[in-house]
Amino acid sequence: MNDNVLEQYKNKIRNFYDENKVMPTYSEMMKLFDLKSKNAIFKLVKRLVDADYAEKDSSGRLVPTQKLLGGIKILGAVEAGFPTPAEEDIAESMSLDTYLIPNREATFMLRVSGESMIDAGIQPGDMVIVERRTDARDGDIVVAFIDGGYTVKFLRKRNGKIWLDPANESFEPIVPQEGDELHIMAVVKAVIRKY
Amino acid sequence: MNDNVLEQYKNKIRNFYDENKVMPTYSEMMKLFDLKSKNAIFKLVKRLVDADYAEKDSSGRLVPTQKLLGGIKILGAVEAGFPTPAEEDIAESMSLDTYLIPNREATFMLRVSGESMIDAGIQPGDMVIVERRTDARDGDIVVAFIDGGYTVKFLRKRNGKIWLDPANESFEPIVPQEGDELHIMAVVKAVIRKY
DNA sequence: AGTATAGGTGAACGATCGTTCACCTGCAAT
DNA sequence: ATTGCAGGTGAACGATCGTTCACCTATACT
Repeated sequence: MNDNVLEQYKNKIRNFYDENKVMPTYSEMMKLFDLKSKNAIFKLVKRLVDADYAEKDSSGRLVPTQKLLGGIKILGAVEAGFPTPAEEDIAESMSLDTYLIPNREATFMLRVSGESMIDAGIQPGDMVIVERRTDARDGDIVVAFIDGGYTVKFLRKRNGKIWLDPANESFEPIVPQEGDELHIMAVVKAVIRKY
Repeated sequence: MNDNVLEQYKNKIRNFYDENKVMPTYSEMMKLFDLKSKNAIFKLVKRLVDADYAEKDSSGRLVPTQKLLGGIKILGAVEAGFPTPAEEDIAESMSLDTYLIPNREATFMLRVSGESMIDAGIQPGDMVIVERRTDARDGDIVVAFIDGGYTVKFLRKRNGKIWLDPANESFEPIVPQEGDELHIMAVVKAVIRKY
């Protein structure tokens, strides 16, 4: 069988998995590939397993491999150029979810408004991925609750003092007044801007 | 059954799915939950389905729902505060992969070096998600091949002229000379910075 | 004390799964 | 012209799946 043909089967299975979050059964593949025999599927699956597009667990259940699912392809050095579809295998691939979300329970995404962090490369409209926690270190970018509202700023801790620094010369540092507590709500772990 | 207990079962199943990319069978759940009867699992699964943590397809196969997998939780307005684990359901959730990768075949991720785009909020070390294509519009941020090397810049098209603009006053626009062609390799669709 | 009831065990059921067998077909190489 | 073989059909197989049944605890509530 042509490698190119095999790849088409691979893509159909990947699409099925993406849609259904489950691998197709042999019967489903028969419909999917327009074949009328389970044995044809059986041989086909064997090729897919050989090509490391899938695995079989101890009881024959079909399991997708990293190679099949392959999130986004990472280009080590752009200088090498973009890989052609044929040499796709060269490019390492990963899921953005696993890359950016170490702890799903405590991780949230929210949109930033205002230009106070623009010199730190955070523009209004950007999404930030934050990890819910009440402590942070000096220099962290945090989501803080102060003066009745939430804001995203640099956290500063010096000489027992604690305050918030913007990254924009037109804004002033926010120093908590007496009786107005500064609550750290979350720490910014990543920034995402979509065009 | 306590909702809290059900949630623990849910988490175990989610972990299983994350690791194996496949939902556990009833037999596997028996080991997973330390139960000795399939029927106990059967009743448990019914609860999970009722709670919309999973679905059953036409032939009884267990399929994870969006609610089970839940990528990252999105906070509409931070003003509303962070949801407690109990009210998690309020927060909409999504996968970053589907959010940022519309077309997986042609999408790549690469690291930016240099400070030439810093005023556009792209700092050295940031990752950019690019879509492989040879055409782009005026104002797009592109990966271009010129003068024997790759670079990330704004694309400008005016009066039949085409050139590259940096987003940093210390850098000069790159205007292709005679005999030195400007090749657009990809269009930047998103920027990711991880702290 | 009596009794529902939620949650579990253990065994049996048919359905579907993946696997295997024998056989057919068309193309390519000899 | 003949052979070899990759790739397909169709039917049968046991294994495992999800489902269902009867029955057994505990605990909570009259």
